[in-house]
Amino acid sequence: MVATGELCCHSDKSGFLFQAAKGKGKSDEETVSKKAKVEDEPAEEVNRGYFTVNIIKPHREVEWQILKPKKPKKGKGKGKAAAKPKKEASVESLPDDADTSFPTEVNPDCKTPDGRKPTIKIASWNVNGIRAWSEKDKMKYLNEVKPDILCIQETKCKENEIPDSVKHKDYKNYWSSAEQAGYAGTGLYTKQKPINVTYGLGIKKHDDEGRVITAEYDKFFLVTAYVPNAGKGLVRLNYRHKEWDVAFTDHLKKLDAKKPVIMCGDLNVAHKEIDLKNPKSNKNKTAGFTDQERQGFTDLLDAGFVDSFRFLYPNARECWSFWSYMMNARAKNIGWRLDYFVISERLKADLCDSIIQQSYMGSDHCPIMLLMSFK
Amino acid sequence: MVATGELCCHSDKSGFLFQAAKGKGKSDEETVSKKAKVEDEPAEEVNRGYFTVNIIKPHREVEWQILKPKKPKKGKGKGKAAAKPKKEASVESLPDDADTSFPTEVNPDCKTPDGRKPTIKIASWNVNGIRAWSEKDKMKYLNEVKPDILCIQETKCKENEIPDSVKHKDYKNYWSSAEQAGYAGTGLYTKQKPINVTYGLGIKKHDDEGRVITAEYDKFFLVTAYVPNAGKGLVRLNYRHKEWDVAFTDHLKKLDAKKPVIMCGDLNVAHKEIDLKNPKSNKNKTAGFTDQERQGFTDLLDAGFVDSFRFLYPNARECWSFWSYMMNARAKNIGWRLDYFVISERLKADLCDSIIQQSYMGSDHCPIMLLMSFK
DNA sequence: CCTACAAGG
DNA sequence: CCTTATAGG
Repeated sequence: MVATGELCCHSDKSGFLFQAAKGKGKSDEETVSKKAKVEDEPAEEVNRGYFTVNIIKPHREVEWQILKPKKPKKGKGKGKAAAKPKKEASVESLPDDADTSFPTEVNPDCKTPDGRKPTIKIASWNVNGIRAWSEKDKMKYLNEVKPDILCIQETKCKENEIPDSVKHKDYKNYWSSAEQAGYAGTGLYTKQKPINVTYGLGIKKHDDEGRVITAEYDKFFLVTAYVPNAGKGLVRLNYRHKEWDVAFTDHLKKLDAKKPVIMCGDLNVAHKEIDLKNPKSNKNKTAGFTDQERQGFTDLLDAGFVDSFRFLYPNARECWSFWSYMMNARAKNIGWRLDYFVISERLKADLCDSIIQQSYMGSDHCPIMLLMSFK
Repeated sequence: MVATGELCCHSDKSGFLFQAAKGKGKSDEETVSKKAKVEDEPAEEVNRGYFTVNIIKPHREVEWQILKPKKPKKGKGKGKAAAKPKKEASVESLPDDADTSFPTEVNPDCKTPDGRKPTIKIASWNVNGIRAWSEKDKMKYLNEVKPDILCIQETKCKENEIPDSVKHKDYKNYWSSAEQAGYAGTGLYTKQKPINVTYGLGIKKHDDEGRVITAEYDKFFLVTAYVPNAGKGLVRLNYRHKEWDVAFTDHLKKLDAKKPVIMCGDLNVAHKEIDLKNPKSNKNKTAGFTDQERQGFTDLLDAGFVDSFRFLYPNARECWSFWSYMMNARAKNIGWRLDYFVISERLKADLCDSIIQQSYMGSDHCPIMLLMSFK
């Protein structure tokens, strides 16, 4: 958890200077980046895409370092002055005594409601470029965690460019890549060969970006998806909401009619306020936290699916699976939950655990894992 | 000096694999890159742009490492078999007892023909991106060598993007940048403020790439140039030869009519066979060693100018100022002399030395320096 | 191989 | 900030 003052201080140290270097609003922000005036003045929340900063209105000059230990000035101070520098706290009014913890590694004692231990471990990771990731991770994840299946998003690599170094002797691979080089793309590592593997949604206009792989196993369909980002300025929000989300949910419903479904991946949405650090400033501004995207996810769940993590840990906080590379967001734990395991309602009985493996580096996302027990 | 076998071995170790990774002629070259068959079979010279390799025809399988100590097999062997693996030696028949050395650092005893010591040191360096260079060099060159003037080529940086970190308290700067971002561009560090500075050749079609700066000093015009590369496939050779070279020589002649000229920079030509490692395989194939470019340089000299280095060191060998970044060419000393100080005939009397400072790293070119004595 | 750019996130 | 692509060398 990060205090407002500290957040403010750090973000200016790194982020603003970076932005200034890019030539945007240079003069204003550079001034702010070195010193600022503060005294009982409200902080202003500013939305910078996946990262939000609180800018304190200039008043009294202080070095940023001094901001951190500023006492919270309880009481009302002068009007709303004291109230605003609170960080975006509230988060849909969680009870203060709720259990906000969640698992970041495998709990060896996890079980289904009727006491069965896991029989299968399925992982999902947006690797942000499989070539860069493989240089950083060096198969550490597969060797340490040994999931039965690992789903990969954002391979950013055409299938015929995939280097041998990403292959692993214990796993069979399936790839789906975008027509555009270096863009999107999904992949599958699986110990057991699936009964069948298909690519895309079966609708041409959604299927040239390598975003979906569907693998049929004995007991379930596994679907991994890299859902289209609504883009800077939300330029692709309409496509994402009105076309993709509809077609994708439809795809899952059709599968679910045949066999239970386990769907995972980077869904590019934080469902509720609890699912991102700064809900207020990002709401309807940043891709991934618009009403439309959130509703799209609600609609998906309403079609008979369960957000496995939130089902098990309704009050878990700071359960991010993504931190922007910008402005040191991961070090400051300013993140989003964008990666999910969504399962058919009837698989709740077989669910052992759903975890977020925040300790694994190598991407701007971390891996997540689902533990299931099949008889 | 590198034996043929060694050259062959190394280039395959690094270069081919790189090429293969890029997806060009993969199967053929990867085979060759691991093993090869050799026995009395002639090496074949292959032109790969700024780098030439000798490929030994497959015959007997050997590991590349074994190739190095292969005895030269003097005598004729079988026909031209023994003759070919000699490296491109001959080089316009230098006498074997000629002094092939040249200065790579300042000789404190250097003088004009009539015994005067230098009064000015002028340097020139193609830095291949001034931002990357400044991170690597960190002003070491200016602080150590302290030239009166340093001319820079390939800044690859618009003037308003030039960071403060490239500035030096002892020098005034002048910049000329291309309209195209990140392309070409020249610059000047000078202790003494010139009388006047102009940019380009005064002909619109040649002047939108920031290739020429002309600075007038008391005793001479200083011109620095980054001459257009004829390009892969020699796509720009016609422009370079018929238009640029003509206009540039004309520019120098006009200046020379007023005041002696010192011109320096990356002229993107190796004048004679002695000026590159592999003349045979590059002749009329690679940009920088076509008959046209070489003739252009000859024409320039014929207009009343002197290649200061070659004038002082007619037999100097391996006097490269450029080594391709590819295939470890610098470590193997496979290079070209592309950087020159060209001076007005009448400045020969004031010439102390012209050196190639091969020890300075930070670019694919090294700096060169001219030492002059003005009364 | 290396330095620039741009797009995408 | 970071990973891709591409141009230019």
